[in-house]
Amino acid sequence: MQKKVKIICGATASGKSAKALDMAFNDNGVIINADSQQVYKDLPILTAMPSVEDMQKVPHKLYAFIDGTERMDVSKWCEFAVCEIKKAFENGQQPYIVGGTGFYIKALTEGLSVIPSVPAKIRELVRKEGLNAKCSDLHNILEKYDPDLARKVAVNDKQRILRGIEVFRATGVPLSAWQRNKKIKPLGDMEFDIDFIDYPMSELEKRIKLRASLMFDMGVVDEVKALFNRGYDERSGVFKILGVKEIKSFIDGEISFDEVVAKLALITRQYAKRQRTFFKTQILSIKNTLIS
RNA sequence: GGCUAGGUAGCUCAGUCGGUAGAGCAAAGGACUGAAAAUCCUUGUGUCGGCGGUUCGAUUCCGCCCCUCGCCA
Repeated sequence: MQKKVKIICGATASGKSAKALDMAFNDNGVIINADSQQVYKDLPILTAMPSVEDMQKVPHKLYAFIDGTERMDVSKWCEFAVCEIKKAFENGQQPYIVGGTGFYIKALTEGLSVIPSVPAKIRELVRKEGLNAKCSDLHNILEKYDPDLARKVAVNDKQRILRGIEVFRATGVPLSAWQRNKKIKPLGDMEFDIDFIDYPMSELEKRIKLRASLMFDMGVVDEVKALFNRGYDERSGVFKILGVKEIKSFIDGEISFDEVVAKLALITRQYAKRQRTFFKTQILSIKNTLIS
């Protein structure tokens, strides 16, 4: 029988994990995380990680395995994921990629162009330069380095502008030229079976609200407090996890309890909407859309 | 009951020296090649509280009424 990687994706709070657990349990499966934030150790409640019991029922990989001070990115994640997928097949198990980071899933299934990694030093310098610079000035710099990219990237999209600048500084070649290279699929001709779990936004909103208040019952506030007590650099990846900022301002007494709960649900809902757009418009090979 | 300040977009409010109105947030849609739970783009008709009056024309000025906040009783 032809080997296939099964993928279960969907917006946050769509019940991916439960669905995957169910399928993998009956299928000698291994669940491999495709969520860019659940890879970090520090915030299991806030990132809605699967419970300890669930993780005992079926093997779970790539969850909570890197420190908050380290940084994940698509290509690193692809390497880890490929490694876990191969291991699973070697052990006669069925890999299930499960998560809400569409970009990771797109990269795994459709590939990325080969682009040399930018040395940390150059990245630091460029980001520092970008900190206080005006977007329009940065865009002008990009225009000189990489006119093709500058045309595509919005003047205010500082993050993408800086990416273009750092790649040119590091390699001497425009990012758009690297991107024109053929995309390399990390798993070659491997076939994928992608299930996209979708809900109407109104239904998703209900689930998100419920989950937000559940998180507070489970003690997210203490979890976030502990994170700040750890003395991480605030530029670390974990600080951009949804809700960290909001819960911090609750801890500092700037907003009330009801306000944080509502705020967390709100920003999660906005995130879910972005995810749905990505899955529906960017992931070309979705086989099944499961409206639950 | 009296006085005061208000009633304008789903919310908070700006504004119109009289020519039917616009910001922020929310919402909807979209983009996405190593930060992706990130980053960015597009989209604004609403009895301008109600009824009258003045006026060519009122959301704007005037009168009455209703409602809300605050103060005084």
